[in-house]
Amino acid sequence: MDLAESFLQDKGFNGFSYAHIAAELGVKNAAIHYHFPSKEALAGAVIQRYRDRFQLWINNARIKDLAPQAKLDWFFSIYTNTRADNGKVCLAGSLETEFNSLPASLREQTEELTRELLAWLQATLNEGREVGVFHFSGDPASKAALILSSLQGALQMARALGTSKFHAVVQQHRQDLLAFA
Amino acid sequence: MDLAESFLQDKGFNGFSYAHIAAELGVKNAAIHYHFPSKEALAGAVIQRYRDRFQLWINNARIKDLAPQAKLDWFFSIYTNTRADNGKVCLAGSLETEFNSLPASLREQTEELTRELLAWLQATLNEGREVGVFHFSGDPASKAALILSSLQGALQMARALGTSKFHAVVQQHRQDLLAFA
DNA sequence: TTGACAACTTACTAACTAGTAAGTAAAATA
DNA sequence: TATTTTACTTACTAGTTAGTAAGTTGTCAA
Repeated sequence: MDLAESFLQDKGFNGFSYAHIAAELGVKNAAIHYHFPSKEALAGAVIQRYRDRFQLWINNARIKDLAPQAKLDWFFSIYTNTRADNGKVCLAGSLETEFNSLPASLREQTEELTRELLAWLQATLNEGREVGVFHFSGDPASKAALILSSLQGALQMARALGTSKFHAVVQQHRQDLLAFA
Repeated sequence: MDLAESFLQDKGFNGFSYAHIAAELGVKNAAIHYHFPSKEALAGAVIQRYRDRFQLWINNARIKDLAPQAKLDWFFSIYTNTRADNGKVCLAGSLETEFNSLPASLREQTEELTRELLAWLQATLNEGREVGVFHFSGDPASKAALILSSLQGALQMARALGTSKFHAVVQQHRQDLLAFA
């Protein structure tokens, strides 16, 4: 599952095969089919684990009790540390690009994952604005969609243009949110 | 090439084959190999045409002489009309997601395309700020990367969550840029 | 009228794809 | 100790992939 997650973020659903995983593990193709009957089931389990992990994090007191600004920094750091610096891409973003060639169950999982990320970000932005640390106009839902879409896009852009572009985007988001009106 | 471009934006480089194009055209696989010796050459030609088209547009007086705000609206409209409403994705974004499994020549083309889009957006943002219609802090290059990455990401997000999300993001960008400081 | 050329088709290959069926060896369980 | 279960391997299938070689047909120019 670790390898499958890595491949998903690296090459996309259509970009890796059972053979790739088997080779890396030093086992045969069929060994993977024993644990996951289909590629759809394998990817489904990976997405589910990813979603569970995120829910676990945001419900943990270490993150739940953080100030809005620190929460946002934590969120950015997920993308910076575990994605951009390894040339990987957000799992949601990777799946969305191939959405039209994905099995139905994976589309649903992708949709739910994206909704969960958006919901948390929206709540955090709203909380920060009410407390007076974040400054932005309009609907928190739209601002959340803007930021998440930008993080997804920036990870992809970083592949072609280098990680400095990604860090510039994150810095710009911080500046936009914290600038006094 | 039209079909290849459409497939690239729809399924990605790894998501379509010569057979898909041949079937749609009512010809055989080999007929495509006659015009484009390899899949790499086909995709390369599509990207080159895409880049040429963009350069033609931005150098045309009808867009060149527009006010910064109208220029930006034109840029947004490319994404809204020809992408989001058809479930398609920005060509640059599609290629970046699969960047790690792309032939070297396509990686270069992808990088150059992204640089060209960014350069124009950066210049337009800078022009608008100097004239006093756009309001943002920091480097125009960072703001341009933020907006372009967000448009790419939002097109992908729209697949999972519907086009309304994409329109909300565009509206939020407009609001962010035009809000008086 | 002949010959060249463009745009194909037919027929193929080697490699890879997800997935299956049957057999095996070791470990856990009764 | 005997039996079941777990985690595989070996050996395979049917379908798809990009790509090739050789032959065919219609068009156009000399």
